[in-house]
Amino acid sequence: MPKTKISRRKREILNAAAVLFRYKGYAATSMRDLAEKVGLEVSSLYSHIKSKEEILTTLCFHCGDLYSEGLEKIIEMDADALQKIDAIMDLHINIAIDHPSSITVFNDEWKHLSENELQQFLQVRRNYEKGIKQILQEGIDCNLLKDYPLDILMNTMLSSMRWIHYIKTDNNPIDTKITRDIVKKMLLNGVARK
Amino acid sequence: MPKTKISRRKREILNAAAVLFRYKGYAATSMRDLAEKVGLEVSSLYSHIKSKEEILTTLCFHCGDLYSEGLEKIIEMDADALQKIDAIMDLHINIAIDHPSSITVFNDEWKHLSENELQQFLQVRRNYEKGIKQILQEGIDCNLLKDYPLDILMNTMLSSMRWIHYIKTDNNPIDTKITRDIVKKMLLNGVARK
DNA sequence: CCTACCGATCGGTAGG
DNA sequence: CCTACCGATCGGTAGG
Repeated sequence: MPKTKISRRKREILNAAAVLFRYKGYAATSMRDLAEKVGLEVSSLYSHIKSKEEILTTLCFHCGDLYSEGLEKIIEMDADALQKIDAIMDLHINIAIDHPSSITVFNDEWKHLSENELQQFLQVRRNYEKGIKQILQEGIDCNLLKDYPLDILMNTMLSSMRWIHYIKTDNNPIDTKITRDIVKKMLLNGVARK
Repeated sequence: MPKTKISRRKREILNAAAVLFRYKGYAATSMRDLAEKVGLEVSSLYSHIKSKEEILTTLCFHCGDLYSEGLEKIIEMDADALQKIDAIMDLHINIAIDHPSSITVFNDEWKHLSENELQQFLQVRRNYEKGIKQILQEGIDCNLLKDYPLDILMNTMLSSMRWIHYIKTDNNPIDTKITRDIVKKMLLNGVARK
C-alpha cells in the first residue's frame, strides 16, 4: 500500500467523517451529513475522495498501521515479556486517548468494509493478534505470566482497555496518567486485596 | 412498561433481526433483509411489528432487563462484596454466552434508538452502573478490594468481559467453564506471576 | 399474509 | 468547488 500524500482538505474531511461515524455509525452517516460538517456541497466532497467507502477504508487501515507499527517496535525491544506487555498497554491506551474517534471506527465499523478490504483488514488483525500471543507465550515460558490459555489472556487483556476511547470526549477528558497506571495494575495484579 | 405477550412469529422476527443487526449493524440492515430471513414479504412484517425501530427498542430493553434484574438479585444476596462481584461476572458471562446476538445489539446499536427511548435507555444504564459502583465501594470499604477509582474499576471490569459474546458464534462455541473461571481469576488476581 | 405502490433519501455523476 | 440531476433503495401504507 503506497502512502500517497493527503491534502489538508482531505485530512479535514477524514477527521469530520471519523467523528460522524463514531457517533452515528458508518451506515447511518450520509454524505450530506459529512458535506454539511465540512461546509461543502455533497458533490464537492468527490473532488477529494473517491467514495464513502474509501473514507472508511482509509480510517480503518490508518488505525491498523498505528497498532501494527507500534507492536513491531515493541517486539524488537530489548526487554522481558512483562515490559513488552507494559508497552502494549501503553500503546493501546495512547492510541485510545489520542484518536478516540478513528479508534471507534476501527473497532466498530470495519464490518462495513467491502469484501477485498475486509479480508485485508482481517489479515492485519490476525497478524497483530499473533504478535501479541507470541509475547504472552514468552511471558508464560519465562514464568512471568500465569499459564492461562492465550486466547482468553489476549482477549481479556485487550478488551479491558476498550472503554477508554469510548469514555473520552471533549466534555469528558480523562486523567491519562491515573487511568494508565491503574488499568495496568489491575491487569497485572488484579483488584482483590490480599 | 407493561410486558405484552409476544407471539411465536414475533419472537422469530426479533431473533432474526438480532442476528442481522449483530453482523450488519442496525442501519445497514433493511426490512427486506429481515423479511427474506423469516420468509415473508416486507409488508407482512408490519402485521407483527410496528416499525424497524420498535424491533431495536424491544431488543435493547429486553437485554437491559436481563442485566437489571440480575443485578437486583445480586444486591439482595446475603454475601460479601467479593461474592457479589463474582456473581456480577457470572451474570455478564452468562448473558454473553446465552444471547450473543442481542447483547451485541444492546452494546453497539443502542445509539440508533430514537430520542425518547434513548434517554430511557441511558437512564437504565446509569442506574445499573450506580448499582455496580455501590458494590465495588462496599468491597473497598471492607478491605476486600483495592482502593482504585470507581469509574476505572467498573469500566475495566465490565469491559474485560466484553469480548465473549463477540467471539461466540455457531462455528465457534466457547468453553464456558474455562472462560468463566479464568476471566474471573484474571480480574481478581491479575496475570502476573508472583 | 400478499400485491401494488409511494415519497424520501441515499451515494454518486455530468458538466462546467 | 457548484448546479442540476439520476437510478437505486429505503421504511412504510392502502387495500384486500
